[in-house]
Amino acid sequence: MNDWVTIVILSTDPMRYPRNHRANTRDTLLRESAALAKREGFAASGVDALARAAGVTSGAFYKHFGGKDALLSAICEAELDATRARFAAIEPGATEQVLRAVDMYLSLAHVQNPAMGCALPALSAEIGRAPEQTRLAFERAFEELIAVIAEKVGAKAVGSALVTQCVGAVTLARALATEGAQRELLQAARRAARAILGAG
Amino acid sequence: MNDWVTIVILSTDPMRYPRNHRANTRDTLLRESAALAKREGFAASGVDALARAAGVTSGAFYKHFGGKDALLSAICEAELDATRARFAAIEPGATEQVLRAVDMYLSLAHVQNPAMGCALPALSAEIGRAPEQTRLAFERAFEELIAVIAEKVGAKAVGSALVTQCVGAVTLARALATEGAQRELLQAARRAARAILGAG
DNA sequence: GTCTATATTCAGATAGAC
DNA sequence: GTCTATCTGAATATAGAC
Repeated sequence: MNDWVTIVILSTDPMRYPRNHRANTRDTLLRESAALAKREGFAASGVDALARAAGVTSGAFYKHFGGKDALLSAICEAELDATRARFAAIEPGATEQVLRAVDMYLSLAHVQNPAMGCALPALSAEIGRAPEQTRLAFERAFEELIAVIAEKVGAKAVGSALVTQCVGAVTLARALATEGAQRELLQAARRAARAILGAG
Repeated sequence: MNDWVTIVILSTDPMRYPRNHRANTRDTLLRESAALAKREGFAASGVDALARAAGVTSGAFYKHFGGKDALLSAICEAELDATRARFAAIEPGATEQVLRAVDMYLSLAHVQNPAMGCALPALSAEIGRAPEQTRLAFERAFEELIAVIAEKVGAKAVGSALVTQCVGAVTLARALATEGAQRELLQAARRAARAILGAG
């Protein structure tokens, strides 16, 4: 029995799962574990729970990711790519379109639905404590996001400041207990976003 | 044996620890567990580790706090009171003093030393997932902090926006891998802080 | 007032059946 | 490719000695 025979046996093994099953499972795992991590926290979510959110077990999880750290790196890339895609359609210099996107970001709906929201307010603090490899993956994806936003607002520093303002406001609003206090904080952030754009 | 007798026995029991030992232990527990939580994350820090940071065991910890949740509430109040105290000395309307404080906050030193830094970038995301009682404690202390800052900058909305900008910038800078990217983000936030103050 | 020891649950990760 | 079962260590919390 040599390697060639082994390869033939593997490639002629009856297909027990549909084509692309592996890729689909990985995508679902990425999407659903990200949603759970954003809602409950990444450290607070066990591998069993992250896998079950995608309808599989931890045994399957470890066939797709090396471990929790590797998952967090993958989540960084996938989530920030998704956030970036939302800004990609805006025309450069279209300030009102940028402000509409900012107002959506700084909404009570976003504050109250972390699972469907941006990864930055939900996961940045944990990413700051993650291994360097994860932070490198984050930095790459973050810089791409900032580059796209910079195109729209004209300057990288303005794009960065807009993002830090938005992320800080959503993060702090979620820590507040009452809707009234949340609304007030978001309102102040919306005004600040306009000041930042105006000073660009 | 009645209650009165019990009270006498307790109050005449030989003192095995110095006066104020209990209060001192509680203060140390609060201070050192907060530092550990800011550095490693609150959820990621076990009760044993939080207690050991203060030089005691988890057995002693539970004589001072009902549990982890109660500790987080206490940390919110103590830490935000400390942050508030740093702004209390600034004179109302002294914009340069405010900007000096903001520049310290938005420094690489602060980004690289979470244990000695502000609790907001380190713990807000986890507070957002904590029980309502903890978020109520947070909201009370946060509103007091904003009130003091509002005095200095003239308007509550300006104070709020300044805080969200600073917290977002430090949180995101910590998630970045390289010092260069961190410096650039902080620099953009410093400029934005001036725009926010100018627009007040 | 604090410690040691422990009960119980749950974490991340792996082996082998199918 | 996924599941079941399991190993090992660590989590929160409590009981009782001193």
